[in-house]
Amino acid sequence: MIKSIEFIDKLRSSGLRPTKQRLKICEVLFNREKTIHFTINDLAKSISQQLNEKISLATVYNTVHAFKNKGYLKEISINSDKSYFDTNTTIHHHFFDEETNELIDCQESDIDSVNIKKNITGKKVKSIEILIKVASDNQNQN
Amino acid sequence: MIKSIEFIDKLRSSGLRPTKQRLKICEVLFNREKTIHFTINDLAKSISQQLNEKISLATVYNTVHAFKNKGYLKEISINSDKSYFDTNTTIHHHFFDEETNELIDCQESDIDSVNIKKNITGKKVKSIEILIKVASDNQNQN
DNA sequence: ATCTACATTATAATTATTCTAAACTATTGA
DNA sequence: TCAATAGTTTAGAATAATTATAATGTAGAT
Repeated sequence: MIKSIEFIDKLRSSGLRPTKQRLKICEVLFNREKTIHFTINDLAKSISQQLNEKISLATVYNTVHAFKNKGYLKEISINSDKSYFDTNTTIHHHFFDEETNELIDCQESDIDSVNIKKNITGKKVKSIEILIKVASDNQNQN
Repeated sequence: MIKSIEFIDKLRSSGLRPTKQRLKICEVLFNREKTIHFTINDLAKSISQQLNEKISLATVYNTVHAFKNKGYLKEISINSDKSYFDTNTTIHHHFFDEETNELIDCQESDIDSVNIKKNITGKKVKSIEILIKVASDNQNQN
């Protein structure tokens, strides 16, 4: 159980004002045992259910993007009609179950190594994201 | 220069009727030296410019999805407001330049190997996609 | 306590994509 | 050859995700 005061400090230290809405979103996202994957819509639903209170959708978008920019959230690259976010900001990868649309963490240690021999001139690698799509044997290749 | 007859055969052999629209889209997509990355919008624009003719946007969507299902196109996983497709259907990966939004191929041979030690019970790996985000040194991490 | 810059909000606007139902056309086989 | 039919195309409506707007509210500084 993380105390609200800790979230206040966290926000303040990164230059974000600890507003009521941002603190509520912190509680929903970070006050839990395990990290989660979510969409904006999932989050908005959680807020109204768990906290029995409504935060404007625009605020949810703003806050999620602010948290992402501060490094408190990672956006996951899967092509979809909507964006997925992850409260696990460590380096890791994902399995994507094509049948259930479920995202499952794949720790870096579960992968042997990724060594990129080639690079783009004048550019620096900012992140390496691996998406492993899985399905039952009988499923068609994507 | 691939002849139209070849596209007709290709489509027919995969159970797609070689309609006027599909053949035009084949020309734009496959009648070129190098493979390309594109969005539906890019493609629609190319059609109206290169062929000076308009194909209904719904048809462009239908056709791209049909081609993807038949394995003539790959969809690329980058989270974005829109979907990206690739006429290069070999196993390969991508650099994504965060500054220019440009996608650049990264051949499998440019990467040392990806060996996944863990897997999801009852599921089979359908594809492994690696996205390497790059930017100038001074750019913020995503 | 007051000011000001930053936040929140409801709502409108925008954009990507899918749906619909009518018109059209490639293929089949009589 | 030609009609039947099953698959296609189409414009436009519908849906869904996201962003913009502009008015109101509020945290933090003076």
